[in-house]
Amino acid sequence: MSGIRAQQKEKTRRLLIDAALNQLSADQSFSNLSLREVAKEAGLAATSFYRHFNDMDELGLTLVDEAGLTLRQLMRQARLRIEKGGSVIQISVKTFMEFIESNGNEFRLLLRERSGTSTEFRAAVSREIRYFTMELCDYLQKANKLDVETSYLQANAAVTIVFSAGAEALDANESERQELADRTIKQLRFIARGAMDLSSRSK
Amino acid sequence: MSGIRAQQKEKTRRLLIDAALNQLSADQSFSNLSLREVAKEAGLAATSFYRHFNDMDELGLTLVDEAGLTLRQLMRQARLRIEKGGSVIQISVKTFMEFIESNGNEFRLLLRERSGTSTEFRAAVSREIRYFTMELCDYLQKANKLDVETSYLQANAAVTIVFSAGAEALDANESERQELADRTIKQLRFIARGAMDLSSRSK
DNA sequence: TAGAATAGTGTACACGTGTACGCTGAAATA
DNA sequence: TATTTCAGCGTACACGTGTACACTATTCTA
Repeated sequence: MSGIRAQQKEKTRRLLIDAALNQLSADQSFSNLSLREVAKEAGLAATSFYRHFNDMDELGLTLVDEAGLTLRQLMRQARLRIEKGGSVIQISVKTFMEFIESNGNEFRLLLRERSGTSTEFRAAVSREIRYFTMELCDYLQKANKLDVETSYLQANAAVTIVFSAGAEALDANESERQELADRTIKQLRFIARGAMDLSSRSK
Repeated sequence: MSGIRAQQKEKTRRLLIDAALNQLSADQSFSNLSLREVAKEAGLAATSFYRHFNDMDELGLTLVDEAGLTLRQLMRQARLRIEKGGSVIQISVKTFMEFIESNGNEFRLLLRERSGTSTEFRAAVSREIRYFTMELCDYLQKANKLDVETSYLQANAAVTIVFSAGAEALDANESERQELADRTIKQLRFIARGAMDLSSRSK
């Protein structure tokens, strides 16, 4: 039951997904993409699009899912690097910045649709960010032996800071990015220190 | 030289600006607005739009400027409240949340265009945020006697956290907003504490 | 092997868009 | 007062959009 047909279908589905991803850029957001253009870039007739997605939104939500997945895989990578020794914060920020550099369009998608026009998109993005935050929260809880609330607050703040830095990085050149990374690292240290202090204080 | 004509022109210009602002919502971003619809809402023929703006972008940039202005006026208000006594952080967050509640559409505009499709818009928004950050930076520097770098890092991080909380507040109900405000206050305390600590440490 | 299912095609349509153009009436100017 | 200026109007156009529909060719199924 391999299914020559199903196989081919999956293949052109990917073509559509990749076409959409390729058309995203600093100057073009997902909502500006037209079904026709995406189909064209994928080498399909416009109407063939419907054999794979009900509408552009369905494609878009798929993209959001994939971007979130990429993000989580990335952080697993970062954890591996950390185990080999090195500053947790430094390595995390560096890894994230590398993600921005090589997956700019995926990140742009998350960034834009987070405050976009569709409730469904906003929900999807904030779900992905929540996953991301939760994983960090678990890590902090174990590594620093903090209570749940404090480590959640820290994780949430850290993710916010890092995402914001990522957004700035998109428009920045090499040296600006370096400076940005340094700033971000310091700010994450503020948060970590504050969390430690104010948590032990409440005991 | 009052100019009946100039006066009338200014009046319908305002009509256009307000019409655009009114059409912004959770479901409609500025880039989705059409010149025709805005003119219609203002009670004008579509082509009359051009008597006031060269294109929709020009109107949009005007809106961004006004939103930034509102934001800064807001913080002056907050400072007055603070002088009457009370926690700096608490009052600032509360004031900001009130802004979100009564100027949701202006805030949405800033939020969306910050990562939007137009370089000019992105620049305009980040300029407004920079002003906002700088004012906070000055304040922190004087109030806490910190060095420039540390107070800038703190201001920058604080603004990021508060904006992010504001974005979440847009989709939240009353009780969620309260919880959100509490979280934000704690996170700002983390940052403040961390900044104090790590600044004195380096002396 | 005959018939059903279906991925992909091309045509056609109604719709909303920005904007060029010429016109009108009232305000400004000389 | 005679002339110029100009905010606002309506028409008209070309363009890109989503998608309904009928058709073809190939794979799947019984």
